[in-house]
Amino acid sequence: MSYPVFAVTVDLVVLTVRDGELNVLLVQRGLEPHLNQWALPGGFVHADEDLTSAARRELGEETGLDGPGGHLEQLGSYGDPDRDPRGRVVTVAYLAFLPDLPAPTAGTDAAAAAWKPIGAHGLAFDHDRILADGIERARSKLEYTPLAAAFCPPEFTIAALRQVYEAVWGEKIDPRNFHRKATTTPGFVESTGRSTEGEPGRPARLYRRGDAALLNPPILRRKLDG
Amino acid sequence: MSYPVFAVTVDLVVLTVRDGELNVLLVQRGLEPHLNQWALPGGFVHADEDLTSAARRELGEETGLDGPGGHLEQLGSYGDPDRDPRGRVVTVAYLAFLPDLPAPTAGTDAAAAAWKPIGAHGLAFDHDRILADGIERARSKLEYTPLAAAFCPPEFTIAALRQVYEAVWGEKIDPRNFHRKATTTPGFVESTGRSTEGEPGRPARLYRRGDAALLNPPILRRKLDG
DNA sequence: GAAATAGTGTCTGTTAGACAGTATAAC
DNA sequence: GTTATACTGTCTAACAGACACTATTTC
Repeated sequence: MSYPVFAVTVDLVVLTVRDGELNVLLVQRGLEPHLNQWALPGGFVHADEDLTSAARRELGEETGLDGPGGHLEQLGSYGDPDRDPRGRVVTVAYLAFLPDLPAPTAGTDAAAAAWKPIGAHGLAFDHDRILADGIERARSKLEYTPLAAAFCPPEFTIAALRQVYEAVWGEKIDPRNFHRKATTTPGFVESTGRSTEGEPGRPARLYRRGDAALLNPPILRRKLDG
Repeated sequence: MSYPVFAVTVDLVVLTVRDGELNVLLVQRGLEPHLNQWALPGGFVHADEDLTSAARRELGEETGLDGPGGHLEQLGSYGDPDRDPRGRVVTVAYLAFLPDLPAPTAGTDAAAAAWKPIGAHGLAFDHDRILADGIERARSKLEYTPLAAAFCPPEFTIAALRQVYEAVWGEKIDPRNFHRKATTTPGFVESTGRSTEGEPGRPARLYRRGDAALLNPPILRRKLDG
């Protein structure tokens, strides 16, 4: 049997919330093609490696952090014949949500790594499109899953959770109604009993992520007729 | 630069509704490995072919039908190192919804092709898992998109649309409430002005698919706490 | 005390689900 | 007429969104 030969890469759309704004992890390429251009972090899948393992390995290499509190899922695959000048390369894109902790460290084949606000970047390859798909997926995931907590540290306030929604959706949410929804939707958050200290205003109770896989009822964005 | 070499295939989860039941298109393999075992239709991506084009080509080869009225989207990629005994093969799975029209025709490398009710099959490779993922995706897509109409012929009754939901979700739906929801949700269906004839009961108006990309409000399944 | 943020209560309009009742066909 | 299916109206409980109000801290 004969069939065409491909290379397979994983690329990562790593999102976090910094200063109330949605940020994406980008690297400046240290190799051809697209030398010095910004791109999504990623790399080739190794010979004996699962796709998800490859994504997790790249995430660890780029962020130095693989611990709990985050989230990693497959986003989709991109395989236009001319998407990579080196030849036939199919990339499997993954989407990650991380709390705003680590300052990124440049990997071996990257000149630099940095958090950048989402927006128009002229990224290498077809990474602009992959990034756009990842952001749209993230916006929709926040409606139906408790994954907003993956953007937060292990213990967080309801206000911090609300700020995740505001950053990802780009819209303001009423803090009082959101508080009621978050605390009454089963499995969304669990109280830890502890509270914040030393900050202005009434102390806020600290929560951890609940065990629900899906939010019921969901937290819906304002209508945008399709 | 050196990197591992892969083969890339597309596999199809083609769903339709027959006699009120959700069915999937399966082929009996005519080649090793897994000779004579049932599997999802699919094949290798050609050297100069886009992934979506490959999926559409395979769909045409297997069903003889590529026309309008259906739906095709990427489901996800599967690349465990040992999922194919021939070597390192990554498959990009696609999900298709088709109206119940064509009797399938066996392709060149399949001994047979048939519609089978979903359920426990011992499919070749990791196709049981891909099929399960596709069915779950289909169930959830029906909530938030007007894609149930992709299972129907170009003109259909509200009752036919409801039967799609009942088959895919495996639950009964109140016909009167469904009728109101389907006809008042903007962009879900458009009236054609025509009606059915010659069937018992009051004639039903015929509709075609609306132009909405997302249903707002969505048609939600009964709660299944996550 | 003032200022700031957390959290609760209450009202109103909309929607989902239950289901009575009416409409129009085949037989 | 009976039977079958399509479609409409109405009631109720739950929910979203608006927003007044209370609670608890820092300064």
